[in-house]
Amino acid sequence: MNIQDKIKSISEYRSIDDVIKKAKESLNVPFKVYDKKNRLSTRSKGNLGNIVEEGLFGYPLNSDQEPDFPHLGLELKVTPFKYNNNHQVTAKERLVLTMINYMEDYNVSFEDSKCFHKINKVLMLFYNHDTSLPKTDYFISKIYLYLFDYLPEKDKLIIKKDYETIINKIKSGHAEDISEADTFYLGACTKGATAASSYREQPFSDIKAKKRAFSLKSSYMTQLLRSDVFNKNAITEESLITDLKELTTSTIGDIIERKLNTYKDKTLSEIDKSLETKVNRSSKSYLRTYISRMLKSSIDNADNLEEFKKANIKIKTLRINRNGKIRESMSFPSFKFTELVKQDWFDSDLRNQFVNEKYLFCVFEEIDDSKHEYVFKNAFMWFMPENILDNQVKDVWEDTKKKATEGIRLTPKKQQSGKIVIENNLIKKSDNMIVHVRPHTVNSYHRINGVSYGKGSPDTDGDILPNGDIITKQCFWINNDFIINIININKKSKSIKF
DNA sequence: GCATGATCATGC
DNA sequence: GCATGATCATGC
Repeated sequence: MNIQDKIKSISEYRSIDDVIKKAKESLNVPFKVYDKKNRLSTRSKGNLGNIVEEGLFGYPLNSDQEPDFPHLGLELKVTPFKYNNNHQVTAKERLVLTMINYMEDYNVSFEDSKCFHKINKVLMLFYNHDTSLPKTDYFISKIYLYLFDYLPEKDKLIIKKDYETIINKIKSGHAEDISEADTFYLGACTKGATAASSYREQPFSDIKAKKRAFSLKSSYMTQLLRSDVFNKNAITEESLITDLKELTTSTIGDIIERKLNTYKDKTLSEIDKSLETKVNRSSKSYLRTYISRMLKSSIDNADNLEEFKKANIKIKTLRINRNGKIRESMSFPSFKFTELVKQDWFDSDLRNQFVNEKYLFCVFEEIDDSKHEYVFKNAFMWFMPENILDNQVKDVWEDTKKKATEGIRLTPKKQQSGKIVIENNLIKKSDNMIVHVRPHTVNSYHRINGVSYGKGSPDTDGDILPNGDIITKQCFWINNDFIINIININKKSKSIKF
């Protein structure tokens, strides 16, 4: 099809309604019906979108930075959702908008940018990525017209600010430091992650920067799905930011840090007093409750705040001992070895977790741990830098995968008390590799060569290994001495600033 | 009922 | 005093 034919085929659609009408024909129809060029037999990504463009709408593939229907200013996106373990609808991935052109984009305002033209009006066609079905039987089940003009004012400001954060990195000659987790709703995701060739030049530095694209984060898409697309019981979440003026000059992160740091150097008891509450400190999550109330006095769990969900911000509380060290390393959700061994690093759950999540580190210093009395020192946003992620963290992950595949050594050891603990040969904190692997359950449970150990249960506490043994569920931990470094570096950079 | 953030207890 | 395996308390 030549360009004239393309214009002809697209201009058949005279209005956005025409496009929606056509899109509705695809509801519940398996993709194989539209797969005219047999693309589903290949493994290339994104081909479901291509199939719909060709087979339903009748126009050829393109990777233009123009919207798919230029005369309507309308972009078409075919994108998957899934159901998580709690049976909640969840975006399977970020929504990629368009490539970042480091050499040109830096002097274009958000409103005039390629990015804006792609995000302004988007017809989103959602399909369920249901792994129990063959890909050819997937089908569109939701159609949603995303209009930037009609977004909540706050979301528009946050997205615009995110765009500026990314552009400012280019302007300052540090496009190589752009990270997806640096921004909140609009991200700069990598494209062609594995290839060393996927680097591009930038205007104000000789250092090559990774090829990246503007995208709506998967956490943002998840909230969009839950509150707007499925709209089952229009979730009304509490939100943190009410003063929109702040967002023209500050990021969400700035605002959160500022709010919390008004409590700098206050003891927990003093914070109780100034908030006119009394947090129950016997719970293991009492510091998190403090942070939640410091952010918004009416809430106990800031995880549920709208902005935290959309931006995938995770609160991490840190207690510093009197000797200046952190008592504990930092845990993450447990993983399944049978899943891990099937994955490749670049598509692994662990890598995705660190690329997609950002952390609000909240630092408390001990006064008297026996009374759970601490001083709040500061709070700051942190994310795992991609160069550490793809080197040191990757190494631990690869080691874990290798051992799981070849067989993890599990050794029962009888302690003096008579209790039996099971030693393993996974990466330990003492291996000094930034992260390590350790149990994460309610109780321990092992089954080695058919013999059971521990008071837990195989189903809830155990995780089956490729060789049939069962190990107590494990997770990746960030070493506490790596974290104390981050805290100290943050302290220094802040003190230089002032 | 279980996942998760967080912390405990033992032995070296 | 710390590393490691084990475990607690909460909320969905």
